[in-house]
Amino acid sequence: MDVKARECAPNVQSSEEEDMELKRGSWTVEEDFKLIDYIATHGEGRWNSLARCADLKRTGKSCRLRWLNYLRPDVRRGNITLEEQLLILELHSRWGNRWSKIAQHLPGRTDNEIKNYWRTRVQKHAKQLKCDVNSKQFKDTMRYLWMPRLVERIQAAAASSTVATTASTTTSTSVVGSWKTVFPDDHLGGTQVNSSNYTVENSSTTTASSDSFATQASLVSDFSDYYSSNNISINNSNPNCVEEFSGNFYNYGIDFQSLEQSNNPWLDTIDASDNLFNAEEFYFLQQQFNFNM
DNA sequence: AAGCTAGACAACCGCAGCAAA
DNA sequence: GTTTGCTGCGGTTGTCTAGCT
Repeated sequence: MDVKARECAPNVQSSEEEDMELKRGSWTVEEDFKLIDYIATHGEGRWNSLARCADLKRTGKSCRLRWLNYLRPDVRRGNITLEEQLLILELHSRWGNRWSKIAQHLPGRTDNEIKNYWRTRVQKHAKQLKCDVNSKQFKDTMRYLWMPRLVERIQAAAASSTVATTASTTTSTSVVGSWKTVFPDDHLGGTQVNSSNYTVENSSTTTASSDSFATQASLVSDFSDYYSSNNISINNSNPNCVEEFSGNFYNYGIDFQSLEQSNNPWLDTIDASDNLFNAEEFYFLQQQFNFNM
């Protein structure tokens, strides 16, 4: 315990007095500076005494949360990147709601942020599909549709950055190579995500820079683009993909072009602005879920 | 312009695990 | 062995804001 903390330790107020003074709600700039200043001098930890000694009318828990989720210098702000989305999906499929454990593998991201991402984005889709987020169907959808598409998006982002970059090099492993650049440690217990899990091939020319992967790319796309870019026909058997998708989603003879052309009123009701699946995808998925129920 | 709604994010709460007294 | 306090985690709620009507 540092000097200041030791000095103020005897000045512990009764819990009643403390409760009366405790402040709740949003943190002010002044409070933030107090917390930052104190931690810069004395380090973090011992949150209850820290709260008292820093003259913050907050609980130790509140101080800890504010520091870890917001003020910590290495906290990474901004949108969740495609790579991070992919990693979250992969790790959540493995560990479930172990947010802190998942967060350990996303440098700069907090468990709170990942949890919020999951609740606002991922669970929303389960709700729209009228299925349980923990159901096998939804998990299959993530693994066989969503995650491969994220890989595709990542590749597309890398490829587009290639066009904009003059000094490019040829590689056949841009996804895996860049993935390891972003997440350099094989800290997934020997089961690190790599492109082969999703049966995505890549022989494109790319700079494969980690910066290119940090680029935000919209997930809004035409599902048919996805298939055509992979030489996938809804009704045929793509040697690369059908085995992975194991017929769960591709053997029902759904014709996307027909769907697009037939002014299906149901499509109009779907949130097509969402950045993960578009209307066609939701219609498709909805059909599958209804089929399986 | 005002009201409403949904999404995104920040913060709080309850609980469990752990260590020290 | 029991109690007490601290820390961390996951679930939940509150608040702000942008977009829509």
